Amino acid sequence: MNIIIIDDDELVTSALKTILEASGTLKVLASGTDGTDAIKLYEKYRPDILLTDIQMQGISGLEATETILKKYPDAKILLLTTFLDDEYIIQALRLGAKGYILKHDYKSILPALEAVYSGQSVFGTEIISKIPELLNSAPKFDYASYDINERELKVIELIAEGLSNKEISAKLYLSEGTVRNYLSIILEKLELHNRTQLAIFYYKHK
Amino acid sequence: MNIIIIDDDELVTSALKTILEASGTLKVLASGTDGTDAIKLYEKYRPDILLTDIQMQGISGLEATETILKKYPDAKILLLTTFLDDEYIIQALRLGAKGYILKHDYKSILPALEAVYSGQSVFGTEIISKIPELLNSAPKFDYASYDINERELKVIELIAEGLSNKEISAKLYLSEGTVRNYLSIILEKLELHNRTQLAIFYYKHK
DNA sequence: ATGTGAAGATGACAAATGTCACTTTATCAT
DNA sequence: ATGATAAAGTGACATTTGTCATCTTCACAT
Repeated sequence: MNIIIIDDDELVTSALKTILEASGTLKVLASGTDGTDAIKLYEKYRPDILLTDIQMQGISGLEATETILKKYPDAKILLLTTFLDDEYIIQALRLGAKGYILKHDYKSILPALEAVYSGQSVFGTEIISKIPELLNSAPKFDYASYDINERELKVIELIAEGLSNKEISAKLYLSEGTVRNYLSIILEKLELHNRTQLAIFYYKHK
Repeated sequence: MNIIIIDDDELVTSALKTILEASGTLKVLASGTDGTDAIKLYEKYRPDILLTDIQMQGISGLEATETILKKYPDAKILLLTTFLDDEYIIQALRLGAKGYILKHDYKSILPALEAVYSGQSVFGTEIISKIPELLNSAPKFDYASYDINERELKVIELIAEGLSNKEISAKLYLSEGTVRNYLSIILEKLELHNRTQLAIFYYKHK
């Protein structure tokens, strides 16, 4: 198995090279320190797997991934990261990266490479367990932090079901005027301008 | 690494046992043919990994997974399947299974086991690439089938961005009245009653 | 050339929506 | 008992929204 390693920090690339090659089952064809290297080296060597950091100066690992996959859809790219970033995970999945693992998890990297080499996709378990919530509930909105109280939240939910003020007032045993007042306050707090925008906001942050 | 294999078909379990043990890196502690076996054997042997089929007589692999994970949250369970079933994938992810791979993909199973053993989650690549659409799986709406034309669709999109009729008319170089007429027609075709419901509809079917 | 139909515009109207300044009511801590 | 506070209501008002019936244009098929 031939791979290429890309990481901002040359200490990391050389350490990984040593550790991984010690197994005797793989060869590090080359290594680089940013997204530009990743693309250039991938095209030059066409490795079985590209092992790359995400956060780097200039072109990021994700951008490089996108560029490479556009040209070589079968490319196997395994992303390394030092921390969990929700945005990146989803993007990586969408782009078609074959894996996403924590770089400090040394003992996992080789098995991950083997699995990817054999055609699987590998993700840190913490990451997989987050996928459902990440995709369903995109960056979930914290209404409390905008001083939206219980009652107001209920109004928001009903508006997001498409109910009119009259219907909402009936359901909540309030007068229609009160519901209007609530809505007015909600819109101000959320810096929106009408109920439709509120419903949209609700679904986008659900 | 100690594992247990569960599959409806004893030919499969014995074949897998032979193949996997040939590697010399793992031991098959026991094997069974249904979900009940899975639970019983897991509790008895507490293997590093439970490798189990999904579709089986009686208790399915998924049900067994749920039961086992409830009692042993750290259990590492790798699901085997002969075909891709959307429902199962999502359920497996939600339950917290550590992987989901095709059982006929012999050469992938050992690397997958190694990766799971080292703490990763492994999924067939075809499966990962399906996750986003599966989770967003609101059957996409075919506006054309409701006689919504190009122009009307554009209006729908702008309403779904929260614009007022006036803003829409400016953007589309139409008079405000015309936009109102379009909206009126759209609502009738879609059997909705106001723009907010339309925006909601749009996002629910997006 | 003619008329048929689609796209767009108008104007009138009722209803719903959103904003604001106040008032009422109930609760609760002092 | 008395303020303070929060929840709910009122009424007035300007806008926006949605519906409808009725034009005007304009392309284009016959």
